[in-house]
Amino acid sequence: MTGPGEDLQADTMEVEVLAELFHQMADPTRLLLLMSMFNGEKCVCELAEKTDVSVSAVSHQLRSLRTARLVRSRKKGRHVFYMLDDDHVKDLVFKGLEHVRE
Amino acid sequence: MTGPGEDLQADTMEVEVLAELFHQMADPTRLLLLMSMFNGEKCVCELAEKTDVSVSAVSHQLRSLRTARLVRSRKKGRHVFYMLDDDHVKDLVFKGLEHVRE
DNA sequence: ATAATAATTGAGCAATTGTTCAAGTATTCA
DNA sequence: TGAATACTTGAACAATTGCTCAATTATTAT
Repeated sequence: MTGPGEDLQADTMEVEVLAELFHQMADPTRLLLLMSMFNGEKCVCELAEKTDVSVSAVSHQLRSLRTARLVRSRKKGRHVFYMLDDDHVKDLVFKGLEHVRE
Repeated sequence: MTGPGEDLQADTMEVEVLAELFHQMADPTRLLLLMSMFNGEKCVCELAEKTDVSVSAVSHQLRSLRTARLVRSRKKGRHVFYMLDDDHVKDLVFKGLEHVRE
């Protein structure tokens, strides 16, 4: 029996999807990219500067994040702006920081 | 400026520690191991049965989880019982499931 | 002591990862 | 039009991952 208020009947499929979500947040570069979008959309060159990673590498990681539906993008002129797809990711990062900071 | 109630001044070091936390939860086997401990400690053979992975593989993963301080272990006779080190991990999994379930 | 059970450990291996590099597309500016 | 800027893409590469297998330790039972 699971405790009260706990809905934990996750099947194999769901565990795999959940693992994939955490996987996206499990790399320092991707995590920093996500955190950089906390106060609004950022273009690729801004993100590359913030993370101190090449534009190409950032683009590859953003693609991964977008495929996993953690971020969305919007094109404006020659810039592409990336933003969080929803606020769940933000919540997860804050919960994670709580744990890390003890 | 970060929004109200948001304490996000994470340095490089902290981001790496946080990424490592998510990394531990980013594998289906390890995630299932953690979830299997939600209602109390389990011995290695029980965990191996639940995850349908060899005892050896489970032991390797538990070592990884223990090193990262997500779980603790206790020896009783020839059995070794593993349990969550604290409830933050549980919170993170539930928050993650919220996101996955939309 | 011997055998059986529970778990750990290290080597080895295929699969996956995150990066760089070079070439490409798309948009703006002169 | 041609050059410059912003970004994407695919190949290639070293590094890491999660597993299996065989050997080992530790505890209990006969």
